[in-house]
Formats: sequence, structure tokens, C-alpha cells
Amino acid sequence: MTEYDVQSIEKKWQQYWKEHQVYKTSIDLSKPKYYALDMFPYPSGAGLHVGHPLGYIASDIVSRYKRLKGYNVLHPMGFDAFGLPAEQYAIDTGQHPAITTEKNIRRYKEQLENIGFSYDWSQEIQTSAPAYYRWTQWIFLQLFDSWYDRKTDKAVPIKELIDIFVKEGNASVQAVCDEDTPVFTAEAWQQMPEQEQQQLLLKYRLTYIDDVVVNWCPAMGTVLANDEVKDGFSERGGYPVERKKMKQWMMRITAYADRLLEGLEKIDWTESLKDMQRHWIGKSNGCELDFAVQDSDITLTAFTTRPDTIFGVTYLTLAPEHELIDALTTSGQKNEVDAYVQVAKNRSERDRMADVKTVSGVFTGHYAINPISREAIPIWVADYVLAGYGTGVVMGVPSSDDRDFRFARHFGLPIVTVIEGTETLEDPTVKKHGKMIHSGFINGMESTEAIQAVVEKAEALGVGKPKINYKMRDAVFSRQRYWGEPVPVYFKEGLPYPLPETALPLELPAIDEYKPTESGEPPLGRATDWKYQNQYSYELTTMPGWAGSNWYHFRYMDAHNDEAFVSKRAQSYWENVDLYIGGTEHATGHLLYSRFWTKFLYDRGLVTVDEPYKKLINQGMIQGRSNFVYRLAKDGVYISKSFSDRISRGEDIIFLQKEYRSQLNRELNNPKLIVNDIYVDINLVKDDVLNIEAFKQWKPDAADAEFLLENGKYICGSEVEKMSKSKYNVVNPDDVIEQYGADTLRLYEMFLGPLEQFKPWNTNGIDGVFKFLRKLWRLFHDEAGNFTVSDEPPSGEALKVIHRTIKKAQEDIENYSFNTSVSSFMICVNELTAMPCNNRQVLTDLVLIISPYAPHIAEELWHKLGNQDSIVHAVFPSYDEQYLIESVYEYPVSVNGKMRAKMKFALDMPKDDIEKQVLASEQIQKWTEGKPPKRVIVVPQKIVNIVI
RNA sequence: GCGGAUGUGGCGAAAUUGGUAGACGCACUAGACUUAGGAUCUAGCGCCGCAAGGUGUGUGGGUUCGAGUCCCUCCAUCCGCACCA
Repeated sequence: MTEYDVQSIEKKWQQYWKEHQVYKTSIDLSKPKYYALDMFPYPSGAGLHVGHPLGYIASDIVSRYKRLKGYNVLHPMGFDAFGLPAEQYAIDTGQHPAITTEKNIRRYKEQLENIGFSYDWSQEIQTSAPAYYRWTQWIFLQLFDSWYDRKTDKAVPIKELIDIFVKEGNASVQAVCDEDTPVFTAEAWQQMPEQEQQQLLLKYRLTYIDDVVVNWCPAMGTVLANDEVKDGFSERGGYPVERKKMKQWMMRITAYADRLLEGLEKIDWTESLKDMQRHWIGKSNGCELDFAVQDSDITLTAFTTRPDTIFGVTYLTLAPEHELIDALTTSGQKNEVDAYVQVAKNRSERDRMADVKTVSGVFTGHYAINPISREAIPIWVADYVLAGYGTGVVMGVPSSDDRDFRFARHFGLPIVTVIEGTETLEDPTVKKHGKMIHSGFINGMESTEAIQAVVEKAEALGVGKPKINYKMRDAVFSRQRYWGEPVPVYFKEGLPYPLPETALPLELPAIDEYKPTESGEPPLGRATDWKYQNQYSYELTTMPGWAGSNWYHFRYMDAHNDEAFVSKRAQSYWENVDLYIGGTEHATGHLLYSRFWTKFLYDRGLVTVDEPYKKLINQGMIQGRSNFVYRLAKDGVYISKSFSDRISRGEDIIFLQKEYRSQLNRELNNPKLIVNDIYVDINLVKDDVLNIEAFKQWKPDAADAEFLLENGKYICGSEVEKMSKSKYNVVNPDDVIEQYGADTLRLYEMFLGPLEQFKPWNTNGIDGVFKFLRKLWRLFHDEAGNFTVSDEPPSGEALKVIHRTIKKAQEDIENYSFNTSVSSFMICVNELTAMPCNNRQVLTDLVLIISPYAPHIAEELWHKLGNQDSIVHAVFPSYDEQYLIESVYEYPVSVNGKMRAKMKFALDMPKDDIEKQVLASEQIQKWTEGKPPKRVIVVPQKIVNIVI
């Protein structure tokens, strides 16, 4: 082998690593641990594209680096194998989703192996494997078996709750539970029939069944979690979603709202991601105030964060879904209110969001009494009030809330200003804090002070109390789907009971079809004998996609354990993830739920950490670049880009008519120009020029089509967007590897720019990276291609170069700045080539520091250098400061801040001497025109600045 | 509307505490070697200018001997949230 033969080198070492199990990891108490994790992929039918490995490459570089630094590194990979596409495919073809999934996983693994990752495949997991989901079910049972005690602020076994009930009822219990939980005594509890007891316990359990309004997606036949719905459409598939009340399994994540919030302080995530979670949790501190309704015994409770503005309340508003609306409507207003409520209810979530600006509402005819000022205010119904947040009742303060302001102005309701300085303003809501006015006993107080005073007063009068609200809801945990984890419960007299642990895993039954049943039940309704002990029905829904990924970070530590979800020993050694890399799209889904489950497991003493991921990096997506062809709708003629551009600019069609005559020898058929943009496979396009022959073969119905060219070429349109099969813009890493090799792909993806940044895939610079590897190879080989390194002592210059690069490589990896590292390798190789230097010690260091990025070529050179064992077991070289210190330094000299000259000085020369020497220089005299300087600033090793 | 970011050559991008802006790579130009080259090597390459020089990090201002970097204003783009009381 004389030249750098990528393919054989890479295949050889991938084979070697596999055979020697080089990356197999086990607990080693003699070494510090490091856990680097990637967000595992869902194995889709389209295979990996070049965007997927971006984060994987980064974490692989860190893993390899940490190994060389003496850490025991856990770097696993697995598959998020439950999911909709496989199920959809099953519905369409009748093939069991497990088969599709298995096939896709095999392809993914093959692709991953081609890139040369240092995964320990012995710890691979698949969430759809019964041996795995057995433990997902087991954790579900632990949640079912727990309640949240506010006194100790942690999850506790339900048995302890029962003990309390037996002894003292529930009056003293401070638990997170359903709002409608009644108070009962020990006696009452003891006399309750078992069924009623179970019913009550469900109100406390951390997983429970409830009738809730859910996001129902009719097209998919399932419910979706809030974070799976975007703008009224499903995140996956983009189908419309409606609100519907259904019986569902729920996760009481709200119990952890505060701890999920506080925990953010101690983890190293980006501020923007933490903010997303904070907003999602949406904690707001405020109070509830009771408004008595005039001529009625009804009291309406409103939630507010600004009780200080109580004297500015001029009306009360209810959500259209509020259950007391009927009782609160006078006969005179009944028709109007009914009509309004009807319209508001029928409006889809999406419509309601679409026109936020439109003000609408209706007066009920009743009045309420302000609990503090005792004034009577009208009660309205308006759809800007949400039933799901707070109490569904809002106290309208037009002078300090802009929605209330808009509403009041629209309906001519009075506006009372309560903040000093807002009285004369056109829009008083712009100033939200200040001294209180027109506000009775709180006049003159600052808002913050007034808030406190009003709450105290309300409490004293018995008309209010402090209250904390969260936007976050309990998570819906049911999916009306087949391809997910079965819920490990059975039903007896309508109530759920947990399966005993010995019955786990509860495996998915075989069914003949994967669609919902005719009666609208989930697919599991088709299973025969889907019963516990042949008599009690199992649950028909399955768990959502995120169930398995909530805790997978623990399973990798001990993937084959069938005694526990993870052994204590393994978990306490590996603790949690040191570096987690993945996309930002999971901000309020996976990343939140996973924290929730980890905290729960911690509470129950099952793990030793209460956060799953210490450090999180969100890698930016690599987007694709799609190409389009433009087809005239009626004529069927494909027109080149500039024609389409002119049509879309609305220019006249004479130009097109002319092209028709000259190129096609006929007139335009259809003067109404409708242009269809059609995606075209990017492999048929080079530099936006379409290969027409290839296109005709690819799209048979275009075989006889005519093309209108510009300058003899057909130019395609382009757009940067997400890579997807349907856009024909997917770049397969295998193709890149075939052409350039895995090392080039790895280096190039890092070289492309900062990891966090979004960027389109383009191969413009990939040659440069490839050339770099070839130059590296040539450093070790003479012109005949023979391996040759010298054992002469290295030159000082070479040592400087290599030590500088070692330092840079180390710092860059530790700062996750991979792109600049690649540049510094290039500089290093260029300089060593120019010297030239083929010293063994220098080259050995070079190979080592490059090895995390380009492991294949590094391994090859490592062995050529005479090493027997894999480079993985080597030690990262350390740099020596003495080689980095220059003895002479070139100072830029500036006059009045303007760079004028460069002068060399000995590094250890005192500042005064430098100053003297500079001022004595003839050249500088010229610049300063001989004037004596006001100041001379010498910044050691930076600059000399003369101010005149 | 609110929150978070980001604006630097033809392009991807660098730039420790404020200290020679544009490292490195691509593209481009010229040259060398070659039967050839989509190979390799050498040199050049922000903009204006023959040059000296001037000018230059989205806009306008400020602090400083000195600002891509710090402070204020505005503009643009991207992401997230969105009637949350």
C-alpha cells in the first residue's frame, strides 16, 4: 500500500475494533468514569442521512478523547424503536411493525458502523424489545404505587398513604392530588368498600386514570400530548387535532413542577433551553380572590398575579366552558349568551388561536361584588379566558392588562387607573408598576408592597388566599395505538389494578390488523384473550413514544440485567450522563419527562441522582438543499428557473411566447400561467443544472415532455430545508464515505461550523479536508510511498508546532469547539510538511491528537509506528509550556491607535527598555513627527501604542 | 406581542482578559511540473486605488490611547412560546 487507500484502511480497522471488542466497557473502579450519550434515533425506513451523525461524531470525539485521557468511558447506542411510521406501515401492508423495525435497525447499525463510532454495542438497547419494556412497565408500576407527599417533598409508596388513611383519614395529608378529592376520616375510610377506596387512591397515585380534555387526532386515531401538537396540528404527520374529553392514563408530572424548575439551576444546559422548560412549566405566583355574585349564592373565584390592582377591577369574565354560566345568565341575556357559548365551543383550538386580535364576549346580566372595594361589577363571558388555566375566571383590570384594556374599550366598560402616572395615558397598560392611586387602603404603596397588603387583607376577610399556578398540565400517557408498551394493569369492576411483577413483561399480543376496531376501540381491542387470568381485561391503550426514552440513560449502564432495571452497583458507578448531545426539538418533551422520571426514581431510592443529564449540547440540524423543476400546469412544458421567476413576478408572458416559438416551434397553449414546483432528486442535478436525460428516466411521465431552456441549460430552483425522503434532498453518509471515507466525513462535519449552528449540507469544502488527510499520510511516507519516520531528535521548531497543536486540540475538545480544532490540525500538518519533519515522536503525538476525529487513519499510522495494541488504549500527549514560549516577540507598534510598524524584541525585555527602543527608532520618529509622546502603552506580548 | 439567539470577504467560518480583523478551508487568479489532469506544488486574493494611502465586522451613537469584542438606539434574520390573567 503506497498511497492513502481509504477504503481498505477503514474496513480493516472497523473489522479489528469489532473482533477485538475494543470499545467494550465495564465498571472499573480504578478509573474516573465518563458517560457520553447521544439521543438515540428512531429507525425510520429512509435510513440515516448526513445530518444524523453530526451530534454522534461530536460525542464520539469527546468519548475517544476522554479514553485517551484515562477515563473509563460509557458510550452506548440504541434505538427508540416504538413509533408511528412502523405502525402506519403495518396498517398499510399488514406486516408486523417489529419486522419493519428490525429491518430498519439493521440498516441503521450498518450505516453507523461505517462511520467508525466507538460505541459499546454490547449495551445496545431497543425500546420495543420485551426485555427492555418489561422495565418501562415496571417503572410505570412504581409510579402507580406512589403518591407525592408535599411535607417531605418527595414521592412515597402508596402503602404509607393507606396507613395514614387508616389511622387518621386524609385531613392532615398534604399530597398532590385531584382537586375534587373529598375529605374523610379514618373511620369513613375503614368502612369504605374496596372499590371506593381504590377510586380514592387513584386521586393520589402518580399515574392515574382521569376523564380529561385531550388532543384527539382523528386521522391517526389517537390522542397526543401537548408537546406533540403544534398550532392545532399533529407534530408528526401534520393532521388536524381537536379537543375531546376522554378517559386517559395520566402522569402526575405537576407534582414535580417546582423541582423541575429548581433543578435547572444546577445543570449545564443552554439558557435558551432552560427558558423553554421554564416557560413550559409556567409557574406564576399570585392569589385567588372570591367574588360573590349579587342576588345569588354563587361565589366566583378568580386567579390573579396582581391583587394590587383590585381597585381597578371593572368587570369579571368567565371562560365559555365555565360550568356556572347557565346559572349566571339572566333570562334576558340567555339567547345571546347561549349563542356565544355555542360558537366559542365549536371553534376549533386552531381558529381560536388564529384570531387573537378579535375581541368578542357577551354580558351575562349578573353582577359580582368586588371583595375588597365592595363595588358591583358586571359579569361577562369571553373566549379570551381559558378554561384550563387558573379558575377559568378573570378579574378584568383594563388599566393594567392589555387584553382587559382592549376588551373594555371594545365594549365600553369603565377603565379605572390605579397606578400613579397612568391617568392621562392613551394606553395606561404600558406602565405596570408604581405608586397605587384610587385604591382605598393601599393608596400610596408601591405595587409590590400593595400585593402583599391585599393578599393579607383578603385572607383576613376570608375572601382569598395565596396561590401558585402552573401552565404545565399532567401528561396524558395513553395512546390508542398498537406499537407501544402495553400498560401493565388489568381491570376489575371498572378499576385498574397493577399486574404483579412476576407477570412482566406484559407482551404485545398478536393481532390480525393494526387499525382501530369497528367500534372505535384501539387496535389492542382486536386481540383475543387480552385478559389477565383469563377473566380481567387488560388496558387497550399503549404508552406514548416517550415512555421508553424517559429512563434509557440508566439502562445502558447495565443493559442485560433481568433482575432490575439497573443494578445499584452500575448506577452508582456511572451515576448520570456527563455529556448529552441531541436536537432541541425535545426541549419540552423527552428532556422534561426524562427529568421527571429520574427525580421520581431518585425519590424512591432506586437511583442516586435526581438529574439525568449534567451537560447538554443541542447540535444544530444539518439541512438539505432541495431542487425544483417548474412545470406549466396545462401545457406540461418544463420551464427553466428564470422563466418561472418572471412569471411569479407577474411579468408579461410575451417573453415566454417568444421562447415557445423559437425553442418549441409553436404557440403557448394556455395563456393562464400556473406553474407547479416539483421536487426533483438532487442526484439528477449538478450546480442547479438538470440532467434532462436522467430526469426523464427518473420520472417516466416526463419521458416525452418538452423543456424550455435558458442558454442551453435547464436551471432548477433550490431551497434549504429539512432533509426528507419526500423532498428527494437526502444525502446518504454511505455515499460520502464511499467517495472520501469515514474520516473525511467525520472531519468535514466538524469543520462545517460550530456544532450548535444550523447549516445546509454542501460538499464545497470537503476536498480540502480530504487533501489534509492525504497530506497527513504523506508526512509518514516518502515519495516512493514507503513508510519512513526518523529517530533523529526533533527540531525545536517541530516541537513548537506539535506542542502548540496539542494544547489547542485539548482546549478545543474541552470547549466543544470542534471546528477550530480541525483547522489547527491542518495548520500543523502544513507546517510540518514545509519543514519538513518526519520525526517519530512528533508524528506519534500528531496521530494521537487527531485520532478522536479521524480514528481509522490514526489507527493505521499508529500500528505502522510499531505499536501493537489499538490506539484507543494509548494516552493523550501532554504539552510542555517550554515549547510554547517564544524568545523573541514581534510587537505591532501603533500611533494614536493606528498600527504603524512591527518591531522585534526579546521576550524578557523589560517594558521600559521596549519603550525606549521604540521611541529611539527612526521609523517611529517619522510617524510621530518627532513629537514627544503623551503616553506610551506597552501591553506585554500584545502591542506598543504611542499616544501623541 | 413576549422570550432566546445571530448579523464579519464571493462562500463555510476564525479572532483568550478590549490589543496587527478575516486564521483555516472552499471558490477564484497567475505561475511551475506534466502527453494529460477534476493530480501536485508556488504565489496572490476584504473593498477603493497604478501607488502612497484610504476604508472596512448590519445601522446610528457612546466609553477608551485602542472596540468585531463593552454600553445605548434602531434594522434584519432565525428559533421557541403565544389570549396563562
